[in-house]
Amino acid sequence: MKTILIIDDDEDIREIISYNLTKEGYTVLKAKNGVEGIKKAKKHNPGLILLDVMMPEMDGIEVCEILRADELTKDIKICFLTARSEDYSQIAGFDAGADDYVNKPVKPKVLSSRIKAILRRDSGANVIESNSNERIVINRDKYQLLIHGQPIHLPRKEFELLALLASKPGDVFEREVILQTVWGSEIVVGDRTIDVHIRKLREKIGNDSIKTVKGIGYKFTP
Amino acid sequence: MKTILIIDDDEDIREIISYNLTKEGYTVLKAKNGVEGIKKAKKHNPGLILLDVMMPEMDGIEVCEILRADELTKDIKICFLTARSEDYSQIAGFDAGADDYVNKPVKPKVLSSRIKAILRRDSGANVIESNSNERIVINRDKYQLLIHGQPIHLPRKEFELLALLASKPGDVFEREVILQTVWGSEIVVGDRTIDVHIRKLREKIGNDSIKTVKGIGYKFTP
DNA sequence: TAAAATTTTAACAAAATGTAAATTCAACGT
DNA sequence: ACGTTGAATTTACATTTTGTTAAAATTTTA
Repeated sequence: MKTILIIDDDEDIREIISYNLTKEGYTVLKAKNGVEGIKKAKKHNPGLILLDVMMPEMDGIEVCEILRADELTKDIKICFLTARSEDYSQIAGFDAGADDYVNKPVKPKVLSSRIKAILRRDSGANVIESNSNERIVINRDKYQLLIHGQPIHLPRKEFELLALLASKPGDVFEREVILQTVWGSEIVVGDRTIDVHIRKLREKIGNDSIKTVKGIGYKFTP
Repeated sequence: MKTILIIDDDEDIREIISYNLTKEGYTVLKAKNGVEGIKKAKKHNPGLILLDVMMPEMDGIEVCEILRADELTKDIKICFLTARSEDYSQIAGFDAGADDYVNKPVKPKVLSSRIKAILRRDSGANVIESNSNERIVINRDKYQLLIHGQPIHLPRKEFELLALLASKPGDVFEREVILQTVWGSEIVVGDRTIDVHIRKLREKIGNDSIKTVKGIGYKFTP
């Protein structure tokens, strides 16, 4: 489900967005109007559609309604590209069944994080739950960790770290991988940094959940 | 509810709009002044009224107020037709209970998409309410905030900001996303701007509702 | 047991946020 | 058109929270 369809009448916008999303590893399809967009949506079944609201002939709302009405396309996530907030298109968009909206002009970072959020929503990755008797819930949208229903505050890095480990319970994450994911590829921080964060996590969520695999890395087991 | 009533003293405008809307499949009624318009509104109960602001004898604002005061017509959507961007008439229009406004000269495409947006909007659809025992009601249409039923005045930005946060209670909104939604991404504002607005909001609606999630953003929790 | 790897501590650095006050800006009434 | 007013934004710090490091202590492994 890494395919994204852009429906926008403005070629520049299509290209800019496409360029950025491709760089992020998505497969990108483009359509320059509603009719073409609907056709491609049916044919390729993308995971997400970025849909311009203001288009000549058939506006985004209408496209959205048509997509929602069709069995083939009704479950595809739709994110509107709206002019700006004064406009009622946002509200109308939600009525029409949009999953989210992003204002134009679009900043790549914002778009990308919204897209991730939307795609996360149905993959279930948003809420990571360990086995039922333990009751650890990680909710990315709320940036919140619940242990036995008790909300626990985690600073950013700790949260990201835990989210990563918990994303595949039982799997070992090498230190390199952790650095890459939580800290980012360019940033150079010392090796100990991970350890310290691990320790803080253990303090907060109990010592047993995170195990160290000497020489390799860490793993999270509920 | 596909009937639209046009109230405008200018025959040409009535005809042009009428022509376009008929083509779109609406049933169109016409009236050349306020008195006639009100009469037809009561008789035919249209789904929407396009109302010229500037008319001799009885201006649109007045017509609007009368329609809003009458049980028979008070729920009819009203969209003002205003000459150029006289912000004054827009504001006055909203005060009088308008649902939207469109500037003249009217572009068919714009008008048509606005109309769709208005008709799609169900009254009350965008009242954001915190949980029932709490008492924060945000009404986007009326640009109004009620706390314990008391109306509280919020300036535009503060209102938009609160509305955004409250739109998904508990979810964290990243600063980037807030900027993009409330300010729009062309405009570059300083780093502290969000904080200051948050602070003002907290002053007005109480310190506890808006929580900051350091490194990420803010969230609203009732 | 020595070597290697990890954990812990505590001190410090860096980043993010909060605040008050000043400034800029734009709408509105006159 | 002009001044008033309130809103929006910036400024300049204060404050708080987070992140990092270096070094010592501890544990593991060979």
